Amino acid sequence: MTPPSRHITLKDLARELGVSTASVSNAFNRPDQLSPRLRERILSEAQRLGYQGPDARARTLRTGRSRIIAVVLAETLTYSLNDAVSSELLTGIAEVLDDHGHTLLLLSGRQPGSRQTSGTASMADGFIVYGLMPSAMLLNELPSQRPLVAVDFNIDGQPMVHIDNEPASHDIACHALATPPRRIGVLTLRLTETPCNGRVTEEQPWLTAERTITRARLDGFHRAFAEHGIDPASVPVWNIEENTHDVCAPVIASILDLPDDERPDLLLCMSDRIALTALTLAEQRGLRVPEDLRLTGFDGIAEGQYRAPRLTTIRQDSVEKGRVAARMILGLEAPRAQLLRTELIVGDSCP
Amino acid sequence: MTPPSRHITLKDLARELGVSTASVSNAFNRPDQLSPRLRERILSEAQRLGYQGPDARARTLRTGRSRIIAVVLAETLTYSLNDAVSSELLTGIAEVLDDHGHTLLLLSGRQPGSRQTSGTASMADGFIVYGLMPSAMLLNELPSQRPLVAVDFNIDGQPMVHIDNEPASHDIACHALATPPRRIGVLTLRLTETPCNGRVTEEQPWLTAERTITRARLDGFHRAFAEHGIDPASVPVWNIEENTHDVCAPVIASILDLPDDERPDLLLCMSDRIALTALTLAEQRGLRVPEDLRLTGFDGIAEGQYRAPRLTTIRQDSVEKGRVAARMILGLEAPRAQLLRTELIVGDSCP
DNA sequence: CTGAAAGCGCTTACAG
DNA sequence: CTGAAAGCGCTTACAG
Repeated sequence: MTPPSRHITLKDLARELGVSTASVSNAFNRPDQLSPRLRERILSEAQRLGYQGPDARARTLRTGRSRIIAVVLAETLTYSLNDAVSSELLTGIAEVLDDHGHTLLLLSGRQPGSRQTSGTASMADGFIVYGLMPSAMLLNELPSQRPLVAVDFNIDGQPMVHIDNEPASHDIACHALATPPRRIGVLTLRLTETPCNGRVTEEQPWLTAERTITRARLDGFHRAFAEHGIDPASVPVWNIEENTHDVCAPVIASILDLPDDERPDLLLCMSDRIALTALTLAEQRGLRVPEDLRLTGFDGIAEGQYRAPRLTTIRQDSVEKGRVAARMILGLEAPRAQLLRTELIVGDSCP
Repeated sequence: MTPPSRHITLKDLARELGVSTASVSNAFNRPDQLSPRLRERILSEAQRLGYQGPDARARTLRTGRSRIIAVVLAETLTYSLNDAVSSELLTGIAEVLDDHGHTLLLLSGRQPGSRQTSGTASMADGFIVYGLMPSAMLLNELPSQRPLVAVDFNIDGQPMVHIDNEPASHDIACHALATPPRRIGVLTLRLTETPCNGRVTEEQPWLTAERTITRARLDGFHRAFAEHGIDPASVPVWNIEENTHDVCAPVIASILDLPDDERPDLLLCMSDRIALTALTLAEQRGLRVPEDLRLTGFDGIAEGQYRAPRLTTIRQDSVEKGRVAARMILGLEAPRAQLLRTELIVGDSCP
């Protein structure tokens, strides 16, 4: 008869068995440190008494390791969980963590980081930080001693994983320009210092290349324009603040609803989400893709490859990006700046 | 000159300032427990010495609360992060947790739960378990004393959040049957005990209604069939194991490629993902929707409402489901069985 | 192969 | 308002 104590601890179990706490701990953690017979006895008694194994909280304090890796997302969790690209990144991270007995804690850099949340952050053994940080705040609140890997942006001396944004963008722009367009439009993501959904004017200051990958992508487009005798300054740019259908749609509608002689017949989009939204809105307006409007995307998400017309885009392997970041944070790979390759996919939206 | 010690603790800081550790702790946690002046002095010295605040690991052990809630997903993380419905659920959970200073730990029930991962599970203050469990294993390894909420399935005495699957399915089937079809087909998700991608035969044992929501949905269809004078046993059922394009496609292709006089002209699908895949494959084959083939989905995901033809479906509010589960787990709402309402959306795929 | 003991870094009654 | 002290539940040298 065991009195069903509120909560049985390793110490209780040791007392019950008449062995030391060290032996109980070893029975669970280091089988080689005690005789099989004793181990068996401990384990079966544990089961009988409903002891589930050493408490993770105490273990974590004692060993200094929680086996938790935190992913700090620049966007809201809502966005990050629903966006194909960041889902893939998380997938890759989760895969590696899982294989190595670690788990994933999700943090968002968007909430101003109530003390509580950033307090919890210090549970993690390491941090993977993804995307443009709205402020350095949360970053400064992270425990400074623990490993950190940045993904898709740069933190001074820290290791990072990123892709060749400029050359990739140059490639896809060159592909598109091989068939001379009458009028080009560029659709960017988070380019301007202050939020802007719509046409970008000369006066608006831009975010630095350190803070947003958009700059590098735009540079790639501009280099391609110049090589094809097009003045980059002559190509209109529309900016979109969030890579979701609902935010993209009004901006794109405003472009597609321009008079025929002002509407671009080639739209270079900085994400597949933007390009797909353009595709849907074009279809609704009876504009044929690619005959009346050619479209290019970026990312190579599944949704763009499953529907007709298939998107012409740059495929990046976000899952692999996640894997690499996770391996670095676990120390399975040397922490350094690692550049992943991308690939041009020629689909039907811009043959 | 502070010797940049490896790691400064609350105790170090107290010693440095000549105050007790209690005061330092209070300075961070209970401002009302000490004079503003002392608090100011402690906080500024902390900043100067680079003390980031009380260590979450120690705090967690001491207080017994980690401010971490674990979500245990029946599917792989890869699937869960990329599926629209479970992403939405996570979104709702994250929203509430965030608002209350908690963070989200992601666990998958699919990996057989290496001791390590299930050990980490015990860091969490509570558990939200989502979807059909492949085995009771992980569930048994969760700390039995802590709160748990089940979503979309039933664990004996535990609180749960779910939807009215049977009536909702009945509704949409009735809507579809209002226009008499020549031949009906039903596409289920995880219906059979043993994995099956394709036509379900009489002999295959089915999962119980306790374990899969598919049973309740099928019951709703069958009730509608009976009410319309159709023998449920005469309607063929195809099963799909995973709600992804790649797994759906071959099964659906096999249906669409049946001879004209065997191919259903109405497909009742248990998810929008299935219905959308059917839509794409139908288009590729030159089948017109809804003229040649009518389709209904389930879930009401965004992707199905943004493209043409819009999906006829049952909308469930997965975000809200997540919110409710999170509120229950945080004790903001009484833990009980809570049923959320759904809504029939009549789109173009089955007008 | 086994056990006694220290200590991980905090928080919280409690006494002053 | 402040401080001395106990203890959360473990793991890990270390001695036997």
